[in-house]
Amino acid sequence: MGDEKRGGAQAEKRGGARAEKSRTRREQILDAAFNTFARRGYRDTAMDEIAAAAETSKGGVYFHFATKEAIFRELMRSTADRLAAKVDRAVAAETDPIAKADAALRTVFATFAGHRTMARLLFLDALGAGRAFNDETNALHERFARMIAGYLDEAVAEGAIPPLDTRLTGVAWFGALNEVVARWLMAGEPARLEETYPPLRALLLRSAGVPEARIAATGPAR
Amino acid sequence: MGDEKRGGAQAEKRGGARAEKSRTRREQILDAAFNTFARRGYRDTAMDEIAAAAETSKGGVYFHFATKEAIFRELMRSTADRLAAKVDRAVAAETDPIAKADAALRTVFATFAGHRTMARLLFLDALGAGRAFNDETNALHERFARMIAGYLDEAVAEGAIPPLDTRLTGVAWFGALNEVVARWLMAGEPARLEETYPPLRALLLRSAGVPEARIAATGPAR
Amino acid sequence: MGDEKRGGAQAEKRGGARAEKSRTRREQILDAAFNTFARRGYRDTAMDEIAAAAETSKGGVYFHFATKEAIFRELMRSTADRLAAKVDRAVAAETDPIAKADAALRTVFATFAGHRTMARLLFLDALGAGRAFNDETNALHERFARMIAGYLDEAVAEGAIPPLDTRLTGVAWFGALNEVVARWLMAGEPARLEETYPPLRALLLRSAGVPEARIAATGPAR
Amino acid sequence: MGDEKRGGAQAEKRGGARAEKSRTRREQILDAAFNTFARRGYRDTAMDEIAAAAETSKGGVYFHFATKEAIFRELMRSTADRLAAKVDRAVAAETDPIAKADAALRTVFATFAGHRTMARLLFLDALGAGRAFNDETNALHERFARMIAGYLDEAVAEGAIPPLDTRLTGVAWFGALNEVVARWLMAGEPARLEETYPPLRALLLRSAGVPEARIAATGPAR
DNA sequence: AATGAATGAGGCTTCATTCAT
DNA sequence: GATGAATGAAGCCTCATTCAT
Repeated sequence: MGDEKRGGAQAEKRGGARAEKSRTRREQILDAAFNTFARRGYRDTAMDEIAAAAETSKGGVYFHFATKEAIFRELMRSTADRLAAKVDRAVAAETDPIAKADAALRTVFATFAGHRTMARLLFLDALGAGRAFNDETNALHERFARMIAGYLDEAVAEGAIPPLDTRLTGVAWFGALNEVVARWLMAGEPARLEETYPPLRALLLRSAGVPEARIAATGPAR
Repeated sequence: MGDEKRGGAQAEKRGGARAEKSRTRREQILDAAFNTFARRGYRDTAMDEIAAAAETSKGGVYFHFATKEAIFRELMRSTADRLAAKVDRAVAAETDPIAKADAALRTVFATFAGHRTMARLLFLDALGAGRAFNDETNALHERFARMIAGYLDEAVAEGAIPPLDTRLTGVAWFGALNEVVARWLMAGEPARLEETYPPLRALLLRSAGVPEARIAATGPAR
Repeated sequence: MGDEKRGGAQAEKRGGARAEKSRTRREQILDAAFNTFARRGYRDTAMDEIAAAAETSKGGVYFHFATKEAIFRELMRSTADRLAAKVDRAVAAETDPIAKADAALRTVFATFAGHRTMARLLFLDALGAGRAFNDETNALHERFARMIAGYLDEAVAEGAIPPLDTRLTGVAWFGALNEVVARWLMAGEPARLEETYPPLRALLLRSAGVPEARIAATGPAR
Repeated sequence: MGDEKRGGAQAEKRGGARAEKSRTRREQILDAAFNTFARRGYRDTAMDEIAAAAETSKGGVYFHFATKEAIFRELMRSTADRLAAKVDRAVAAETDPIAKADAALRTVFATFAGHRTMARLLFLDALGAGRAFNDETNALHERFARMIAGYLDEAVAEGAIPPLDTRLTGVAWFGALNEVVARWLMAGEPARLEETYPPLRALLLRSAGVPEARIAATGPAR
């Protein structure tokens, strides 16, 4: 929203080759920023570093993005979008509401496990970036919490689990997952994040009143 | 040596118009820093602001603390200590292991509910302070996660709950609680944090396999 | 890499109203620093002053030099290099070893006489810059002392002077010259430094055992 | 000159014990400053360090000396006085003018050899202290150069050496000696400063036209 | 599109000096 | 006489942003 600059419009008017190159450069910068933010944190990342990592000049970066903040916002948004899309796809493959919730959780978890940097960016830097990003961080957490709550609502509607405060549960689940991932990021424990999912899953499902039978049953899938 | 200053006896002379004034300068600074960090974040807080808030000069602040970082660390440490002590006291009043875990959780929750700023400092700023503070943040989260795990271990030992990965559960519980508090801090929802505790408590206890009967039973306390 | 900037071709456009203006910014800064250091001393020179003298901003200076120290080192090095080159040229014009030593001495002397600031920078500021620069100062003095010792060695080898501790003599000569120049810098005595060279030259040559006849003989040159 | 503060006057009015103690404290400070200046340089020495080294408080130091500069000046003066007195005594023991000059030189040399710190203070810091101390440094060098010139004048008057520019020779000798000492201070070469005196002495005497016979003759004395 | 030099506000820290006790 | 807390002016350096080329 008002984040993009001339980049798009201007780049398109000239032939495809140019537009192509421009889009590539833009993505180069985004990639570079992504990695640098994740490695050094938002505040400790200088525009120079981003430019260097993107193999451009500072001026080049400013041609594509109006401010450092804009880069970060764009990154937050696109990363979240990609993750959400991934979750949607995984969920779509399931029909059972509990399986859906499980799929959503597992996808987020697996994605983070495979992309430390992404997790870092979304959950550590977002806060580290300062109050200015509260809105973004907020929206991000809200989005995932609501997504979970949605599946829980379905489960309740279908009678798969007893009625409960799904809003709160969504928040709590996300928080639990978040902390486990954060622990892994910061303390490096456990070594392989994936192996933590089964017990965590059991814990969360149980908290929502899913019968023990169902908990054990739902396969390891995917 | 030289860490604490004189008591503060003579400072009390003006009765106590404002508790602020009666404190040692060192504490004034700590207070000012606490509030400013919580309000504007670590990086966005300038030493000038702290000095101004403490009604001193920048040099005055530096007389008491070597660096900005030192102030922050001191604050993290003392705040965590105070909270841990509070939890210990609350837990000591209980004998039943589940009640203990409950007491610990409730105390943390209630404390945060009463001190937004403290929560903000401990759980938001710690990240905003940059990678340099990962160790501190880490230790802090570790500390609380372990504390919870300890009570769960007792509960398992006494047969109050079935065996489970208490380490993981400690982390997850803390994360859940943390997120609920964070949501409240950032989105202002729910309006009164306290009312979220009962359902959250139920959720967490249930996740550890505490029988529904016990969940409903354990006192309403505080 | 990135040590030298573009030539300075396009900068020459305005004919040459003032040589100052035709130089690269980097050189402008170096010039400004040279003068400011020489006038106020290393410690008493603020980066702001250098920037102002170079008609740039502080940030501009930092674009070209990483630290204040870096500027000083660069200045020491280049100044010493230029002087050494000058001495080499003067010496190359002579064949007789005594004449060589004489040429070296006279060149240094004359250069200082013509550039108070250079002398000030190399021999007064180097100390004023603090222990951190001892190495540089050291290297500088060492360099000149050794240069002199070298010519003396040749003279001894050719039998022009009797064997003697050339190393020590080099140091002593340099010290003598240094002090005479320093006296002139600090006390303004004598008014015209050049007129001190003949007697000083006699003194030094005599100290090395050069026969009186030779002392009087060696040309007036320059 | 306007350097002393209340110290003297006030301290005297009360009994001897007190005055005694005060004088002691004052000297403690001077000693501490002497060592600290010599070790870290004038600019890099903080009043705190002096106070700490003197086992007093900063306020205590300021009771005895109005400014940091005052301490330094006092130190320069008293150190130079002590050295001059020592030289005077050594010279008084000789009658021959050449022997006198030799005694003066040797005394300075030996004193520095035995007190690196003193040499450092007088010859490195004096410059390092910045332009503000040019006068003091100047006076110091002038003093010694003149002292030497005085003995040379006597020697010329007695016909021990041929007429020459004694003023210049005094400066040159002092410079030579100074540089040799400086080399020793900064580069640590030679390991034992004393052993450099004999050849240096020969060099200097020779430069003034002292016959080789006399040079070899004048004993190692003292 | 891109470059990279330049800007300038602002940040953290140091330190000589003052002053109430 | 002494203490040590407090002051405030600098000082060095960083960095997001701008702009001429």
